Amino acid sequence: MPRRQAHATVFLAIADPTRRAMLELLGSGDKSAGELGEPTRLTQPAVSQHLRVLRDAGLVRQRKQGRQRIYSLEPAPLEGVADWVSYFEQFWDRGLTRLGSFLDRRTTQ
Amino acid sequence: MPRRQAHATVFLAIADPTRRAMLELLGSGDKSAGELGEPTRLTQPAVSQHLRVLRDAGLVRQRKQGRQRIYSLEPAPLEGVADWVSYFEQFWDRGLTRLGSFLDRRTTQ
DNA sequence: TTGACATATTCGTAATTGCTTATATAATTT
DNA sequence: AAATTATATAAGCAATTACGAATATGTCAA
Repeated sequence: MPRRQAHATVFLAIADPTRRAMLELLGSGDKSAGELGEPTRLTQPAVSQHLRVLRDAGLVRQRKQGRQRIYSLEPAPLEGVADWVSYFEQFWDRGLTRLGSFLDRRTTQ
Repeated sequence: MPRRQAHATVFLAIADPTRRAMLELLGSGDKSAGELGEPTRLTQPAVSQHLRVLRDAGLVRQRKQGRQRIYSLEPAPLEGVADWVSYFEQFWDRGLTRLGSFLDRRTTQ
């Protein structure tokens, strides 16, 4: 089984393409809420709501700077996702998959 | 930016905890639709519908065996997720993050 | 062939999500 | 202080999703 359990909110947060794009943007440096919304054609509230989901998932941090809110990437929760996915890496190689199934069948019956 | 683009359907498929559990189960060997549904308290159609989502995302394969459908893990699409997440690994180290932010602030203003 | 079993599909519905409009809050400028 | 700017929250709605009940399909057994 997967080693670590990522919080469900993280998987839900990154399920949306707009939010993934926002995280990618933050990879090239901190951005204000306005800057994060600019590449989209969404209204300001829609952007703000997406940012809230990312905040609630712990994927971004917010700090005030004047009247703007500067967002920064908080990649830690993605480690949980990486761990979950990495469990399946053992199956990426076909040969190992077959061996794994064989061993499983021998041990689980 | 992330190196590869995983299909959106994959992110959506793994956003659901029931479906993640199903994939995890398949990690310990092929299972019938019935076996995959057993640990849940869902009705048979609900299970079947989740399996359809996983199929459509390319995360599982189905083969007929008598009157059962045997499901097997198809981990390839998860590579796209792993690639997407791995882009953010560079930020996992705190020190590098701060250096990155510092450099960003110097270059983007 | 009839009946039981395993699974899928269809349909209707409740819950959730993503969005927009309208409004609120808070900092800055005039 | 009033207007402006940046962002958040609230309310309402349409689209989507997750589900169960009912039904269909296909396979095996009697």
